[in-house]
Amino acid sequence: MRSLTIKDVADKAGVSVATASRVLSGHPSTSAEARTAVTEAAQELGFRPNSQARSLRKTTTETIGLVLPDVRNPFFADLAHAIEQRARDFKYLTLFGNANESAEQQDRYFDVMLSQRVDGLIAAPLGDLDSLRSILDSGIPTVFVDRVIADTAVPSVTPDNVTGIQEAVRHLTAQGHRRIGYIAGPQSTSTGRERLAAFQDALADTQADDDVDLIFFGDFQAASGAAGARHLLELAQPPTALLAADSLMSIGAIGVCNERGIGIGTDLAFVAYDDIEAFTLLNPALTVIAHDVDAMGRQAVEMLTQVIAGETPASVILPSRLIIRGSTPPLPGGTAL
Amino acid sequence: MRSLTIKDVADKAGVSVATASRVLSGHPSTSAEARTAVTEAAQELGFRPNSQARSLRKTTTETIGLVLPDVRNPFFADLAHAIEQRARDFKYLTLFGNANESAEQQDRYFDVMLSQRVDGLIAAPLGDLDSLRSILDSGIPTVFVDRVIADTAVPSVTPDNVTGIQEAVRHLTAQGHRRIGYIAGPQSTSTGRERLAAFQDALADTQADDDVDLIFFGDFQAASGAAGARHLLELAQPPTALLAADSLMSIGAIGVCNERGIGIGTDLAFVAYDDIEAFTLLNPALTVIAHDVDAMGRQAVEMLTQVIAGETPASVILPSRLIIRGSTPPLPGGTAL
DNA sequence: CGATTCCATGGAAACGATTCCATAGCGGCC
DNA sequence: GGCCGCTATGGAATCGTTTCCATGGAATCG
Repeated sequence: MRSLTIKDVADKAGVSVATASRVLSGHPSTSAEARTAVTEAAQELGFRPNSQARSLRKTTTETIGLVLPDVRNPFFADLAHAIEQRARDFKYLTLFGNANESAEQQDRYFDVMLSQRVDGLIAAPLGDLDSLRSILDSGIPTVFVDRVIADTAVPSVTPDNVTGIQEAVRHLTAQGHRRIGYIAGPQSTSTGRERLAAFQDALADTQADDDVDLIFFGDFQAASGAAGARHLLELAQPPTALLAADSLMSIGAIGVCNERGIGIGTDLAFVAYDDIEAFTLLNPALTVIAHDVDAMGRQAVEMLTQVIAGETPASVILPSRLIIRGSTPPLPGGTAL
Repeated sequence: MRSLTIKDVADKAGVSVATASRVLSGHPSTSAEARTAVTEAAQELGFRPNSQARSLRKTTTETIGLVLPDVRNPFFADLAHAIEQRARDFKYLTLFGNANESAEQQDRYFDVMLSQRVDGLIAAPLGDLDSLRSILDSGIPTVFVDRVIADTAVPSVTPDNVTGIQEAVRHLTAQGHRRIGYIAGPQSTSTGRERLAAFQDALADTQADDDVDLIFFGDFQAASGAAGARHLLELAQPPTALLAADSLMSIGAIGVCNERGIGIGTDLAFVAYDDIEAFTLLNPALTVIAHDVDAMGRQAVEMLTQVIAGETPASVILPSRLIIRGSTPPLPGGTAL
């Protein structure tokens, strides 16, 4: 079964290949007759241009690559959705690769996407500068989203990892908490590092305990949140409030509390990072640090189009803020500061 | 900046383009010297073959397309992940398109993927036979997953939409429930239709009320689950148990219960379809109809490789079963059948 | 030792589109 | 009426790779 080419269309329409191509790609220099003949022939044959051939000749593919660490993390699912929708506005198709929080899989996706000659790349990178060297050297237009890599000139759009945490710590101490447990993200990511630093800085301004035991290092996945909750709740002096650096770890941690009959908002105050839809399952509702995922996705796409156009947009930091709900009531018996 | 081609590599290595190509694509007829010279040159220049040109010449792209209705639905996120991982084993890169529950966007993705000449396609289709005509006519190897379209010969892997629902209805009536509300999926999808039919059939075997008012039609998204819960709870004779046809609608419905102070498992029994990680947020834990998403994804990829190889694998239905947890205790004051 | 096979190699065709270039036709203008 | 410019068109080059085919040399065999 030889595949259908533009030559078949041209033959059927009784014009040359060049004319057929012009009609199909909307070139102005075409007669009305040629237009109708070619369009009809293409329609009738069910012709679909081979985009390999097309983008070999033009040097653009009208696709952008998107490499994120984990589809199953609702934050990234929302982000992927936002990016995809905005990219559509610019006629880009988004090829989505899921790195599965593995530097190796990430690099393989980068490699394949460079081979596919995507017009640009949006990534929430993991790993260090060295492993990303080949991307940066390739000169492909790139924007980082959510996470960044130190010492690169790549424009990025990231959440404010400080304000929300600061507000959360202030809020918790104002509610009377002195022992606040923190389930941190992996320190190999900028978000993991910045949020932890913000937590520690914020703590230093309060009278709350600054105890290394209260910090548990997770990996942004649910299982590590569960492990963190177990560890923290079994301390000799367990925390009265918990703060987790992303939504999946929060889910894991809260799952453990449910198993143990520890009531969120009654026996233990809880603040989660990211305001995802699933949190509406909770009663009382969860106090969260929220940021605008849609805006982040849109911004990233817009910046990428600028990079593709040869400009060098400035990096953007999007605000995050604390939304106080029922999971952080005043600590019974605690004293406000 | 002219891009780096295999000719540059060949020149640097002092061999012909043909030899360079053979070395790089692992053709056996190459001398040891040629191999080292070419490999070194390629390495040194940072050469990345243009896969447009490659797949123009070969007729294979080593990519498969995946079109799913909604990334933000955890079930599909898990499914996408499973498919992607299994596809990797077969050296396929998965290009993922999110149709956003819109037939128009779905068709656009199909179109682009056919243009990109993906080697095969996995889809959870929406719409009817007509809108999919062009895919089926194109002859591209295709497998349907989760959902099917009536009257097509496309092999599919779907969940058993009957057993789990049957068990759920029996369980609920055994717990004393007579009024069971059902939040159905869209009737434009096979899963929506089959699950509703299963629910109605199961109900007919019991003494429970078979009241059309107890059925609400949603669209598999959270907002419609919320609308369904509102509608059902405001009936003159509200249900004492609720069954929702997917996880997102369950999240929406439970959110409404939380707002209204209706306790899941205490004031209202609840059964959800799909056992997703976020449900661990709930206390008491949710009774769910579970099926093996990983198996579904793996199976779909394996079937697709068979279709690509020219075989015609039989469609597969994967089992689903009820997992009874705390959200469906015996109805206080109700009488078991 | 000559004939045959085998292997590594290079030149060139091929994949299917776009686009450069040359040309023909036609209307307008001096 | 001749020239200019504009538009629509077709032929051919082009994009970067793989692969067919021909070739020459080495190895094998009778």
